[in-house]
Amino acid sequence: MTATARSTYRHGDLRRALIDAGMALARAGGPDAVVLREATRRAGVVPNAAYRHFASREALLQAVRAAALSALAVAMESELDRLRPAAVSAGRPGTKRQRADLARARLRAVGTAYLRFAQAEPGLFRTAFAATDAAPAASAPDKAGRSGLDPFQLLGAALDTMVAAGALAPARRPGAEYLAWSAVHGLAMLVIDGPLRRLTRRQANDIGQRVIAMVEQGL
Amino acid sequence: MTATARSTYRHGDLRRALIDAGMALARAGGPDAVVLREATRRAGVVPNAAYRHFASREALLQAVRAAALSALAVAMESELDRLRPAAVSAGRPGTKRQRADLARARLRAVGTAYLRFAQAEPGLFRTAFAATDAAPAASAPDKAGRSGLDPFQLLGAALDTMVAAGALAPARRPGAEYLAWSAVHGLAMLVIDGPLRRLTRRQANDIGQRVIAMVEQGL
DNA sequence: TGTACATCAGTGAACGCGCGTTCACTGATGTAC
DNA sequence: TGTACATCAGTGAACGCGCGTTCACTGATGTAC
Repeated sequence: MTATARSTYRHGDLRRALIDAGMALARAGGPDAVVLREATRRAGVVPNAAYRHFASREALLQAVRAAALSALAVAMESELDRLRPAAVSAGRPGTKRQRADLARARLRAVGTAYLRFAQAEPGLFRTAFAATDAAPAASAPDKAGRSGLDPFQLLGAALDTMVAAGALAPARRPGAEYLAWSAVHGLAMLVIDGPLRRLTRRQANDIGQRVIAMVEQGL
Repeated sequence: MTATARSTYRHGDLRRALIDAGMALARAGGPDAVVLREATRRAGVVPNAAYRHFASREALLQAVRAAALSALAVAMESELDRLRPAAVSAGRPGTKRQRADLARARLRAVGTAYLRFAQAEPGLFRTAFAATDAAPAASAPDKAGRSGLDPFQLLGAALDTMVAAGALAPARRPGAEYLAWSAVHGLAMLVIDGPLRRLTRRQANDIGQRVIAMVEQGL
């Protein structure tokens, strides 16, 4: 919702509009840019109207964070979907080798989507993973993508598939998401804020693939 | 410098006092907590006095960031120093195998110190690696430890030692710091802000060692 | 189908806050003679 | 060694800003009769 004049007295879906405005702010400037007054301004509403829908600025920020995580989950799912056709054309069950290769490809797709999202939407990425005073809030549908899984769960599912396909020893499975996530998350941070900021998209992709290879190798 | 009354009209070393106050603020609350007015308050000085030493709040923050990086470098050097006695008692030049093991131990020490610092001083850690609008500023002595190397250079030196000791193929050396740094930096982030926040120090150490092992394995 | 009324989403005005920064100043220090 | 003076570190007062949040309100909507 932009600040174009409303025709009705009631807004319609102010909660949604505030989250959308918050997303736009986060996209442009990260979590600190999610300012309650500016969000209401963009929704074409008086500042305190936000309090009908959020208890505080912090509550709005949490909702925006969840939306950012959900956007990341959707990006991962899209990358995974690009694998489907190849899997289908390879024949239904596939050989053991084919299944293992596909499982590995799924893990790479998750990592690649994560890195691409961080680089394409650094503001949303930083918002999604900003330090929070709020409770951990476990898993919730508003963080998830179309599949109902949030980013962390999508990674876990990819690792489970690898175990099922014999591409990862079951003994190595526990905690493996933390190893994989660490590597990819760290690179994302270095690329968007850190010493790797000046890399071109191509260079960042190359090193991203190397990090993912390291994870596959070292897991 | 605390807010205890000065005896002299001149402060003595206000620049230093402001950086120290800024470090205390960063330690407690990360980069956003480095507030110019509060730093001057703690230095026992009127707010605008800061402008004799820093062009702006941003300039103060940069100085604090450099000090935080320097503290990290010192922590790494201390961890490396703990390796020296073992190296010496093993005999001067050592066998090829011994040198390779020591080189690997140096890399682990760098990673371990990094993770420990992040967990012990999350505010300083977040300040050291916060997004900055300022120029990259390459390398500068105020980011460095006793050895004159900053954290990134210490990591590079450890990797160089591994190559020299035959513990890392020269072909794998270029860009290796980014792979190693990514993994460890990502875990640090997950542990201080992210989903691994609730881990005990022991659990975090364990997973830290697994990440470091993954790096050694996958490099 | 028509009317009275309760609900509650959004209004309007205001608050106190702490921030970064600018201005013209004062007075301790150290140097030139 | 003694004095005049330039320097410049810190003072005092003030500014405008945008923020989050609270208050008492108004008026559109949808429901009960």
